[in-house]
Amino acid sequence: MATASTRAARVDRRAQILRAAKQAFSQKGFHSASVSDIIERAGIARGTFYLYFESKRDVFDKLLEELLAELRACIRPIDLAPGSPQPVEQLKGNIMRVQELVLREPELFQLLLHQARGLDAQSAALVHAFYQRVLDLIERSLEHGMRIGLIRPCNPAIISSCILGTVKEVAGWLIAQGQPPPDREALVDEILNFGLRGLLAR
Amino acid sequence: MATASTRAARVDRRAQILRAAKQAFSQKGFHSASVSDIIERAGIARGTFYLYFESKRDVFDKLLEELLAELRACIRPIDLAPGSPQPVEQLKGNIMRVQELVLREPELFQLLLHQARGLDAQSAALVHAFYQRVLDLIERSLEHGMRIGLIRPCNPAIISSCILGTVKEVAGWLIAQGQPPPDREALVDEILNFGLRGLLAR
Amino acid sequence: MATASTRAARVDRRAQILRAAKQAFSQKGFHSASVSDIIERAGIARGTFYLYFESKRDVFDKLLEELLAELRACIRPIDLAPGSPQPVEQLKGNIMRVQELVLREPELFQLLLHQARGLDAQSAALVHAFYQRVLDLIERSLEHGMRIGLIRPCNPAIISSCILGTVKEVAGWLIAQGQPPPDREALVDEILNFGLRGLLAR
Amino acid sequence: MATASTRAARVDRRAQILRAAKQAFSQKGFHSASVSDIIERAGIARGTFYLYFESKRDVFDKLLEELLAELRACIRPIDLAPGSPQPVEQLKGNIMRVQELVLREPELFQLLLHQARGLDAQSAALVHAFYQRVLDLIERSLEHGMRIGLIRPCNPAIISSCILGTVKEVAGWLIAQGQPPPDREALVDEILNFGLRGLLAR
DNA sequence: CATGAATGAGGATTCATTCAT
DNA sequence: TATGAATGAATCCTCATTCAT
Repeated sequence: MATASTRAARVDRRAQILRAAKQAFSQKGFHSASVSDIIERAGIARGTFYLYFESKRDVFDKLLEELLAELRACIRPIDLAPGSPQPVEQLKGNIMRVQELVLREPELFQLLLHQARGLDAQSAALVHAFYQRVLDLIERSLEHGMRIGLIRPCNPAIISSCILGTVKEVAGWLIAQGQPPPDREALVDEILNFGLRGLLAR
Repeated sequence: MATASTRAARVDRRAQILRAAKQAFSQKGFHSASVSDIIERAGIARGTFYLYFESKRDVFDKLLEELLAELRACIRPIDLAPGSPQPVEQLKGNIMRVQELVLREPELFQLLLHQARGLDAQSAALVHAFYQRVLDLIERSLEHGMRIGLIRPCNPAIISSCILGTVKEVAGWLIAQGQPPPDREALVDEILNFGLRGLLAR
Repeated sequence: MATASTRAARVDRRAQILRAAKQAFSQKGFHSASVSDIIERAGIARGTFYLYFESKRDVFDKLLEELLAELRACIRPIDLAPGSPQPVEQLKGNIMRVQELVLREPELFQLLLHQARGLDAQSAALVHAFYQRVLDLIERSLEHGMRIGLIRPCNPAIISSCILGTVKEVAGWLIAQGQPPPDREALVDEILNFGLRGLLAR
Repeated sequence: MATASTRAARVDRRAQILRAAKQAFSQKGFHSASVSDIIERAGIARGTFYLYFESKRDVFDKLLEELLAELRACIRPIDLAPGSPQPVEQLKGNIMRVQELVLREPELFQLLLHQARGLDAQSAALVHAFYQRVLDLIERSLEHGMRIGLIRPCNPAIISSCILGTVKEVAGWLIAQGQPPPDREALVDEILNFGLRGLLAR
């Protein structure tokens, strides 16, 4: 069936271009990476690029949206229904999943952390909206935690910022390391302990 | 004294251009802001710009370096000598000073947080080096704190990342608010409490 | 007969593409109309287009040549042999036939009047040659008319231009109307009267 | 005065570019003439072109508008007030002035006659509006002439088209000659006689 | 010092045409 | 024959930087 194989080929090409663009953007940044950089990496002709994407910006957006979608899938609201895992375990799961994604897609995270906000109003808004959703999620979890006495009284708006900042910075650190940490679980525990127990000795 | 007044004029012009560039860059981003944007804002001729700065990039670097220098001045190592203020007070002082700077120079922080890392290898390195110094400082403080039993045992490399992330994200949040918070001290206490005591209720 | 039906199919395809191109060119102009426009209208694949025509330019030329051929057929030299219709009637016949063609193929005339001359040297030459033939025909008729005393003495080169201009402009006007005139005969009479008797009251 | 000489230089540059564009467009047509063609002819850098015109299209429009403005100035309504020159003389004046312009600016007329209508909706509209104004002027003159018994009864809408077509075609013919006619007055008389008295011998 | 006209390298995008299937 | 994915030359336009005045 010509259609099936053709469709498969189309998907492959697209993926190939996305891969090349991911590399180019994360190495040179959106502006310095030219369409030539992308097509050379992908080994395709100039026109082919525009067969699959509307513009250089379009590829970038697609990469970003792809990552944000995967990120969303990593982050699950804490479920306090009886029979669910311990809240701390669920928290740990969220962070573990995000870090797995970070390690699987370091280039995309590079883009998210260092490029997307600086591009223009549109992508800034896209990213902002995403973080806002995450902040909301954290805030609501904190409020719920406070209500049931699990979390000490605090200002959820500020604290959710602290938590997001922590996760983002550790993500950046992980990428900078260039290699996965020897013990991911210990890493996540360290972060969790920081957030839950703080640093003071008792 | 012709020289003196001339020199003073030179300094003024320079400052005027830096001001204009600060606005232009923070509103449009480094790439979208053109030299035209800057000179129009500054009310000077195109050629004059290049009498004071080598390139568009140069102004950006100068702005960044200026901010980094001011930031450095805000952050003082914890002094545990007898007679010094309480370590927690010194910590608080650091954060307070950083936040004052954030509120005084929101545009520059915008650049630092959202533009500088994405520009190119050079500025990425500059910013990275700065953050690395801050991380080192925190790490050494943590190690010292652990040695004297003030801080519980932890992995200083990871935790310093967490702390830096927290401060950065709250800085971004402050800028996004668009206005200074009603009670800065409470804000800083909230952050400190998060870092020191964590979130769990006892 | 496979060959016959195949040949018939070929002819149909060709005509179908010509039709689509005619629409596309007259709506958007030669340059703005893309091969995509044509094949979409024709409902064929990109490659198929090039099975029937050598290039985008080729279709245009074929359309133009088709029109010029039909136009040529409309214009018949005035026959002064005894037994022929009145010269004025023959003149009228020429103009009537041209106008019928204009009304039948307004799109092609659009191309002839507004596109063909502006394309490049080649089509300019093609069109120029056609008009030159028409001018020659008119000139010879005028000269003959003068010889037999039907036409007053005049400069045939200039007057033939005037006549051609009249016919062209009225053709353009007809197309712009968007609909056939209520009384074609009156229209042609008006033109003929203009050319034969002029505008002055006696 | 720097300003004065600067302004003069600006005007010169602009004129220089307009000249180069006029040549390029009339030789190759709007589409085939590239900005490179224009700047090479003008002996300027690419960027300089865009210092004086917004786009390639912009220069074309400016050329066209310039010509239309000059054309408008050539065409003056017939003034029937007592003491004015004879109507026929005024008519003759109009045609003479138009032809002088044609001979002075053959390239611009080339653009008007063969390029402008085929470019796009915008310039088509510009040109159409101009011709419409001319047609209106002729129509009103005809109606007036009929009222005062100078012109025989006719359909002004059609006849004004005939007249416009005559003038346009003769203009095109003049340009094609490549050189001014030996006796311009005789040429104009020929045209006028055609329009006023027609071709029939008495 | 100041000016701003001129420069030209660089980059994104289009689209007629080809060719393997 | 028919298809449509791939090609890459061609083109317009931007903008950081220079330099003669």
